[in-house]
Amino acid sequence: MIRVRFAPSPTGYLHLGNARTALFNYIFARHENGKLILRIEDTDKERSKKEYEEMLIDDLKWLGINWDEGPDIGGEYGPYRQSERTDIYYEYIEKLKDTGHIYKCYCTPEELEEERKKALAEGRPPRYSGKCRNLTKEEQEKLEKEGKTYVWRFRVPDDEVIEFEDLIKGVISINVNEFGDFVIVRSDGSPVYNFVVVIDDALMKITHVIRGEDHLSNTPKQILIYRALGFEIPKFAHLPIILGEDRSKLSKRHGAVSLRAFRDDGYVSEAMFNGLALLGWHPKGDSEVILPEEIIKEFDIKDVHNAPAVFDRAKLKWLNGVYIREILDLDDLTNRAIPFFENFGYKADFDYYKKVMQAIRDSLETLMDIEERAKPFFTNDFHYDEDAAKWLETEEGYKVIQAFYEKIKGLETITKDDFKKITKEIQKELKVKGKNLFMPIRVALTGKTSGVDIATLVEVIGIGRVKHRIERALEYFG
RNA sequence: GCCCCCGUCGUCUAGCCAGGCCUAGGACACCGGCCUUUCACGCCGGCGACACGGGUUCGAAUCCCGUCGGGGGCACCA
Repeated sequence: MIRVRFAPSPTGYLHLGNARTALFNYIFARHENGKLILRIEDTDKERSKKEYEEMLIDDLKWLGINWDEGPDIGGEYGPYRQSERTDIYYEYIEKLKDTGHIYKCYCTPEELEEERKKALAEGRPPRYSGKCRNLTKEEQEKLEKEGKTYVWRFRVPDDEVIEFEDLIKGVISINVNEFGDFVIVRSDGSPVYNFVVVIDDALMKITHVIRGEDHLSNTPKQILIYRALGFEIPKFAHLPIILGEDRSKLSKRHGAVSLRAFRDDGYVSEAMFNGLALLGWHPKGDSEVILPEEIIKEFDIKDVHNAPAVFDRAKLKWLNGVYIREILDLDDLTNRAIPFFENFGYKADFDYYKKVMQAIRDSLETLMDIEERAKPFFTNDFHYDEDAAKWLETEEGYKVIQAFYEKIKGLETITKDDFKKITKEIQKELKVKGKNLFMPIRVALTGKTSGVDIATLVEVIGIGRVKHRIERALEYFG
């Protein structure tokens, strides 16, 4: 049974990069009929907040990701919050003490900083010197009597090359001399990330660790710990990093990069799912529009591209448009659009919203675009744009809406076909056609020279509002 | 600085592992046209890349080496 995990730290909104990592874990798990585990890495008390965890879960679910074990649903390998696993960590720290894999180090941060600087200046890799490595019991006791605090460091073998096969990048080999003895337990007694992640992954029986490439250089340290504890080493897959336009790691500096921001900006989850999957992975065929379930079917971790990818906002926007105008079911789309309508102050019932969506969906890229495109369906007291007003400031234009008003003023209802019939008649009677015929009506009805099909608009808003707007224009331009 | 990863159109990528099917395919963006009462949608077309230099080979985007370039990492953060 394949078991993978997504292990975010709840320090803010779910970032696009993390969302992509979560997504690939999910897709892989489902493709392989394995399990996805959600684990919350909340050991950084300074930055972790409970409400962030809830937001994280909410975002993940919105994206369409679900998991088989996690803090919200439990599971047989819990607890799934690192803050609730401290006893477990101490147990394994004891084991490492017993086997002599870790030792006490009394160096102060200041001393270490000093060494770092010196090493850097001399062009050596800045790693721990091993000063406290072979302290005797007596020396340790003496230092502790002086009130010195200590950390526990892992005893790294000398000059050994750690080699592992990455499912995406191939064989990776790193010499342990690059990092030297690293800290496992802080001076306050709390264990460090590289240690707890190994304990958790091992105990939770994780078979494949799929994570961002920024963890690549941590991997040998973790392998050392797996070995020291006699744990089976999982397979690793490091996803290429996502870059901003300036080719540096995507971050807040690059604008809105949280999943939540896209959701608020009117992106639909399937498009995000599709778009995020496209960052580093590509379907076999020519079409890049591919539904979540198809992605899961087609996905193979070996096909993931291994070069970092610049996040393509324009393409994601286009994709979102495709989902809005071609893929989503109209009722479903309408339901998702309702919060946006309401937010713009456009009030109506479901059936009306649905008609509006049917009329405008082809012109939307995001649900935010509803504000502009749906306006004529809700607002009677709009401004006439300067270039639009010109169509009614001419005698010909004014006559058109006069004629139009004559024909509709006695009506109780109006349909698309009625509208077409009426405009045909005006065309014959006044001998105006094309823009000269339709623009004056459009401007009288919307105040703009562009927008939805007017026949559709007329049918949806109904005769009352049509009359009202024509009367208003007649008066305004009369 | 050191280590690791990477390098195909502006961007995302297919092709690379098993060299010829590649005058390098697709998608977004951009430009032009068509459709049309407008905008948009849609359709058609165009622009546009194997980072560079050496090898290996009858033949290299594909294999090897080097250079250059980009990214990530070098914490008592995760």
